[in-house]
Formats: sequence, structure tokens, C-alpha cells
Amino acid sequence: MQKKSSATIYDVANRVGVSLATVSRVVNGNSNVRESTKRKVLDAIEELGYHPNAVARGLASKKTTTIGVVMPDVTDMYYSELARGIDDVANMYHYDVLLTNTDEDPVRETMAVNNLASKQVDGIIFMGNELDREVLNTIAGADAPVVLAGSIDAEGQLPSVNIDYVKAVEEAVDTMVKNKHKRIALVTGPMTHAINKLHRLVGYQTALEKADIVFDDKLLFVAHQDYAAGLQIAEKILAAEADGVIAYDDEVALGIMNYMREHGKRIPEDFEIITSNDTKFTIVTRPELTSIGQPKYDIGAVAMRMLTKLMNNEIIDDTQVKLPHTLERRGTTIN
Amino acid sequence: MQKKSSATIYDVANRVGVSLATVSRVVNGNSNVRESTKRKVLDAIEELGYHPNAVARGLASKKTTTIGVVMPDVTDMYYSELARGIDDVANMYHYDVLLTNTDEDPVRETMAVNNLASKQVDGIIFMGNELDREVLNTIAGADAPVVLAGSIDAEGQLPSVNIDYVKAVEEAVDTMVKNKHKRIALVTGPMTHAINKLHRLVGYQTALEKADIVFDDKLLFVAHQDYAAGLQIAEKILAAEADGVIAYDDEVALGIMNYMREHGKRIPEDFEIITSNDTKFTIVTRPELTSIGQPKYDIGAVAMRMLTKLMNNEIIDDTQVKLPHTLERRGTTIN
DNA sequence: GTGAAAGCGCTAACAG
DNA sequence: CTGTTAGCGCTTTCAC
Repeated sequence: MQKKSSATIYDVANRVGVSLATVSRVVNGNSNVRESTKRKVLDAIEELGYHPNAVARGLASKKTTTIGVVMPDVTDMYYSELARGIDDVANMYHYDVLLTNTDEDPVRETMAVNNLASKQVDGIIFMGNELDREVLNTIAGADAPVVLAGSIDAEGQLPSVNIDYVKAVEEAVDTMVKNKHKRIALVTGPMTHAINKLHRLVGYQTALEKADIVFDDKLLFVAHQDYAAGLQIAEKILAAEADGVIAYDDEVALGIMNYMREHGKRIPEDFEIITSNDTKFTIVTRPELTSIGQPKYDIGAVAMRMLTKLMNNEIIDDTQVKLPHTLERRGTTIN
Repeated sequence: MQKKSSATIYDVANRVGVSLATVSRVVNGNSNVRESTKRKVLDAIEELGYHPNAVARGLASKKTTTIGVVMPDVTDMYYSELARGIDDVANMYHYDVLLTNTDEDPVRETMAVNNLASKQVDGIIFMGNELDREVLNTIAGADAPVVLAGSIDAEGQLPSVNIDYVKAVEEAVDTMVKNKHKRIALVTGPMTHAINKLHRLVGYQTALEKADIVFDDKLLFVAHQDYAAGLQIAEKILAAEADGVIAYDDEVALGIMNYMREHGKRIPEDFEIITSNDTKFTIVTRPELTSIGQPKYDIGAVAMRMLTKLMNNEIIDDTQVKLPHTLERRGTTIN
């Protein structure tokens, strides 16, 4: 029988006739307690239905065993898979996760980080396509370690876990070139974002150069990350007489694919598509989407693992982790 | 210039020459402070870069302005859309969200609820297909209000927000009957779950009866909630000579659709499909999937709104909310 | 191996 | 309108 409203460590101590300190020791698995008293304390805890109050513990110890996760949107499959990796290893290390959606709005990102800091989280995992100056400052002042997952800061100052976006895009273009396609469109987010300008675009241009294809900026497109945007941008891609596209988002790629087919293009013969996130979307359609393969779950998991080290003040050899990517060849490319 | 390591309310009070209480009052927007001292306090806060410590506040006030969300899996689009609704209104009311994935494992669900309780959350939103006896007990003992979102407890004791699953399935069957399909398969989760046995199956049987179709339990199928499961169960559905299927999960429905098409069935002429969750999956495929339309975001939002009332001890007239559903007619049904 | 005592940073009566 | 005084429930030296 447990009391409805919770017993405190004080009640337990009283019941057994020991001090708070002793109870605290057994609760925290401290060795310096005689086996017999430990037993008694444990019994009392059981009988009283005592559960430690994590808030009080947090105040006293200055550790909350809680981390913050800042992400654009939980309903975005790419990020939610990262989040799952994060959550799993967080639990493994007994951390809880405070989740915040930002829709990539710098104002909300800043608020989120500040809020998390005031909640005294032990660390933060940050996801988002771009790290605004102010967000960066806020992070710097947060006095909790931060690691970026699937995200890049232009200066590469923050610990992060990613794939090599340059190489990934480069290989995607290589593949299309090998398949005799030459007017390859690239669809990304805004070029003001480092990941697009400094990574995706660079990979794209590098591959073109290797193939002696002259770069045509009419083949560069910017689109939001959703299906409707894909449908919409497809019209322009078609008008630009492209014979292939590398898209940075699976929903966008799907929008493009459906539009192209409805406008008489045979996929992949007339028009090839390679997408970037390899979410579940890629295998449910016909044809299935060829995609850059990203270890999404692992990106989250590794980022979280890194964060645990940071929170323990452990030395980290490499703070700029690049996980291996692949190219998942499916139905929207010839090979 | 802000000090790196945070100032406390005490520092602010000192700086201004007022008491802790006064600072606390202005921080908490309490009216009883003279405008001039309020100004001074605010200035000091600014200068010192003071940020209230939410943990200390939580301990003192016994309110953490944090709620717990227990869900099967963030990467499941159905649940992640509910989560987004929850998160948005949580933020609106200045609550933070502690997120836990359970994979519907009762053991982990129980642990999650207990853990959240020890973190002193002010309330909990629970999602999951079935409420195990033990989970229910844990919830009852958690001394934080709980509301179910898109989830049902067999006894209907807990506050919850759902759609009318009975009617929704009934209407789905009606539609197929009207389209002259008679061997309609039903794919659900385990019949041990109330939502399947007491809702989906009942709606299915009700509709069949109305149409004078004799119920054939060979048309009942149980499958996991993923694409592979759909592909797999499809073989059996084909063997059972069904001419239509109502599936409880979009990925499953997609698996079935692709299998059927690859086995010569014309969709929807030979075989109709209606799925249940109306996630983004339904519109990216060709044909698009006809689906029961659920206000997923709203289910989460309304559940959260309800929780805020519960946390404020407000009276709630109706604790068993059923939100309106629709039938989104698309390409996998004739009409 | 165990206890005493001093906080952690803040809120909440209660006075005045 | 403002200050004083207790705690909230726990951890953590420092003694013994």
C-alpha cells in the first residue's frame, strides 16, 4: 500500500532511523553503506512507495539528467528519424529528452535554446538547416554543451555529426552522367544556407567539371521541403529541359516525379531522379526512388553519444564526425 | 556584457537593493510593484544577464511547466502529427514537452510514466494502441492528470480525444459496398486491443449487416504497422479472394496496393483500398490512397488543451471527446 | 559506515 | 508596495 501523495527522503530516513545522507547514499548506489542498513532502507522505500523527486535532485546536484532537442519539425521524417536515434541513446544513458519544434525560425530557435538553458538541461542537440548568428551566440552562452545533428554551422566550430554532403551530391551527379544524362537540375534550400552553398552546390559543380559539362545556373532551383513545392518546381525544371534532378528532400523529389510522369516523361529513361534523405517515402512509390543513403538513426545516435561525453567533460578526438553515406540505386535511375 | 555563469535572483536583489521577494514579483509579472522599482529590477536583470532557474522554481512552486508525452514512435507519421499538435498548444501555454518513445511496450510505457512522475511533470499525454492494466495503474498513481490522444482505454475511464472509429470504418465499408465490392478485407492490429475489437471490427460488422453481407472471418487480418507487413499480408488477402480492403495504417495499405498491382489487380476496379490515417503517404503515390480523414493535428491539440484545463483544476464537461472525421475519396476507390 | 549541517535558487505566506 | 522567513526535497562536504 503506498501513500497517495509521495513520501520524501525524510520520511524514509525517519522510518528506518537513519539520516538523510544514508538514504541518499543507498538511493544513489553509493557503496559506503552497510549491507544490513541498506536492506532496511530499501524496505522502507518499498513500503512507503518512495520515489526520488528529480527536481529537488536537480537543484541540489546541478544535474538534471535531461537534454534538450531542438528540431525544425517532428513530422518531418528526416528529422524524426534522427530524433529517434537521439532518444534511444539518451535513454540508454538515462537522460530524458525535452523536445522543441522551431520550423527553422531563428527567433524560435533562440527562444528554445534559452528556454532549455533556464530548465537547466545538461546538454542540447540542435538540428536545423542553418545556424543564424544570433542562434549561434545563444548557443555559445548557454553553458550547456551543444552538438549539431545532421546540421552544419558555416564556421564548423560546433561539434557535429553529418555525412559528407559534398561527396554525396558529387556521386549522385556522377551516376547520372554515367547514365548519359547531362542536363542535371539541382534542387536545394536557400543558397544563403551553408549546407546548400558550401556543400551541395560544390559537390554538384565538382562533378560537372569532372565530366566537362558546363555549369548552367538555370538548372539550379530552390524549393521548400514539401510535396507541393516539388510539384510546383517541377514545372520549371521541365521548362529548363533538364533530363535529371538531384533533390534535397524526398517529398520534393516525389512531387517532381509525379509531375514529370504526368507530363509524359518516362522515368528513368527520359528523366532521372536522385533524392537525398532515403526516408520511407522512397520505397512506397512506383518506381521506387533512388536516393543518397544516410544513416539517419545513427547520425542522431552518434550525436547523442558525443553529447554524453561532452557532458562528462571527456576529451573528444574528433568533433566533426562524418558518417558514411551510400547511394541506394532504385527505380528512378537507369543504373 | 553578461557573466558567464548565471546570476541568481539574489544577485539581482542585491544589485538593486531590494528583497528577493520583490525581484520574484517582477519576474513573475506580479502587479504589486511600484513602477520605478520594477524598472530598476528589470535593468539589473538585463545587466546581470539573469535567467530564472526553472528547476529551483519548480521545486519551490511545485509546478514545472513541463508535461510528458508518451508515444509509440516519433518516426510514425500518425503519432508525430499528433505530437506536433500537442507541442504547438503546449508552447502556447508555456509548457515544455518531455518526449518518450515506447514502441508500445507496456514495460517501457510503465517506466516512462513513472519516470515522468519523478520529474514532476504537471501532466501527461499518452498515446498507444492499448492500455495495459499495469500501465493504467501506474497512470492512476501518477498524481498528474493524464489524457489520451488518439488512444482508447477499454473502460473509457481516462479523458481522451479520438475520432469515432466505429463510424469511420462503417462508412468506409459502406463506400465499398456502394461500389459493388463485397469481399471486403479488414486489416487491423491485434484483436486483443480494444480499438480493434470494440471499434474497428464493430464498425466493419455493422456495415456488413446493413448490406446483408455475411461476415467471413477469413477476411480479417492482423498486421504490424509497416510497409513490409502490408506487402506480406497482401498475399493472404489475395488468396482470400477479397475485392477490397480497409487498412488501419497507411504504410500497410501501401504495401497491399503495390502487391496487388504487381499481381495484376487493377486499382480500384478490381480491388479497392481505404486506409485510415491520411498521412502524407496517401498523396504521393499513384494512385493516391482513399483514406479515412482524421484531424490528427487537432486530436493532439485538443488533448493538450484539455490537459491544460485539468492541470488548472478546471471543470471539463466532456472528457471523452470525439472529433469529426471524413472520408477522403481519392484514387483507390471507385467513388 | 553514518550523521549533521549547509545550501541549491526560488516561491509563498505573512507582516508591516 | 515591500521585506522577512520558511521551506521545496535532495546532495554534499566535513566530521566522527
